Amino acid sequence: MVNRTLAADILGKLPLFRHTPPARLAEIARHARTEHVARGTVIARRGEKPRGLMAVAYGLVKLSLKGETEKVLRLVGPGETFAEAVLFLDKPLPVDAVALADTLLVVVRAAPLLALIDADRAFARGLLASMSQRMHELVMDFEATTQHGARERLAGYLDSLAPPGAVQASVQLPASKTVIAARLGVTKETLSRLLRQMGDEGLI
Amino acid sequence: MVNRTLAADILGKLPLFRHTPPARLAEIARHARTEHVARGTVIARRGEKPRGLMAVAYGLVKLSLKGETEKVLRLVGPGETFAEAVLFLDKPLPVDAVALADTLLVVVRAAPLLALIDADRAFARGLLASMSQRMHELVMDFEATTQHGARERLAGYLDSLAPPGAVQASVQLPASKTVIAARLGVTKETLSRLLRQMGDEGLI
DNA sequence: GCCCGAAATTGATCCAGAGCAAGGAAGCGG
DNA sequence: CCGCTTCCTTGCTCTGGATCAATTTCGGGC
Repeated sequence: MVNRTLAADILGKLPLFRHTPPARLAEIARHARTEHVARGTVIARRGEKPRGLMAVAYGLVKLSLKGETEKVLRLVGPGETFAEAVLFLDKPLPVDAVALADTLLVVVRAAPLLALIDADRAFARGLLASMSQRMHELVMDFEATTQHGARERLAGYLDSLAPPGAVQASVQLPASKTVIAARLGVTKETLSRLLRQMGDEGLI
Repeated sequence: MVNRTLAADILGKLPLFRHTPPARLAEIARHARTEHVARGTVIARRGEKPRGLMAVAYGLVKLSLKGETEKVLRLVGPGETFAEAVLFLDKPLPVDAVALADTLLVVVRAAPLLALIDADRAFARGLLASMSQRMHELVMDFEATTQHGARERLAGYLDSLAPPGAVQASVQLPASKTVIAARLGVTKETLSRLLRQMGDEGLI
């Protein structure tokens, strides 16, 4: 089962499973499935029931709320996971998930993870920590959206990308400007204008 | 130790500890403290380090982000808890907490809870579930804020208060209109206008 | 190198909701 | 019953960012 050992391999590299003994990891991997999705593919739609914990091996996944204007909640890159929260809830997914690049996913069913929580205290703590972290980020994002104007949000976002301590750096945006705009909760037009005007002011 | 048995009593009634055996509960209560706070008291300020898991026995606590305009993230009533997420993170509180009424709090230090996670799998699951739930609510709230206009948010909020299935009901707001307004992410003026205009249209 | 569709820029207009200001209740201690 | 404070209402103005509408630039296939 190449798939299975691959899955175990990938999962083993995630922070979440960093300290999980190989035997248990193999057990988890038995209930996991790798899934290759091309750029642009819809991975899951809001309202569907979750298929399991999703881990990104490589590629990039966009989690977003779609109304008349789209709001990107999170961009999930290699080594990160999503849909943890919904695993323990009997609720449909609250967001849409789309691959922004060719992506390899590992999908782990809920049941064995619940068992692992009971069996491995380090895992339980790790999961709790990771959800806490996610929650914290969400609150910070909420704050940015409700308290600061578009200019400040962009500024904050930009230096969250820059390496810490650097006075001046050149950063690579993780996605198209349209997506970044939705991430920041503005339209692409506004983002474009802001970037230009910050450029004109020599701040960038 | 009246305080201790009181704390154990209160904690025992929380969904989180519903299935925790009395012996463990007593142990937790040894590390807990009840705290009486008067209406208007600041319980914790953004940026402080958390003192522990907070449970509300009676009263009402407002969790909010303060900028030039305040955004209320959550109103915590009797039987509910807050600050769980921040327990497992080495980060300062992201929100302010203020008592909106005379309130009795139970404050539980982090250490014994971490121990309890290891010792009691039901507790670990319960905590995970409750954090997932919290997360879900936050995402829904985020959606309301970013996707819908003020009118729709108010409508949604109102019938989240009404008992399910009722076609017409009279509800009691859990706090002053000013606070509700901040909860909905609008100013009190806007809330006032909306209520009036919904009244004029005979929808309320 | 050339073409085509997708992404980005730029300009002009519009609007929901914030901010400001000036009254009205409504509760409450004396 | 009065005066004080706190909360709520209502009218007016102002503005950040959305929306609509053209262009312009870019990237990849042939």
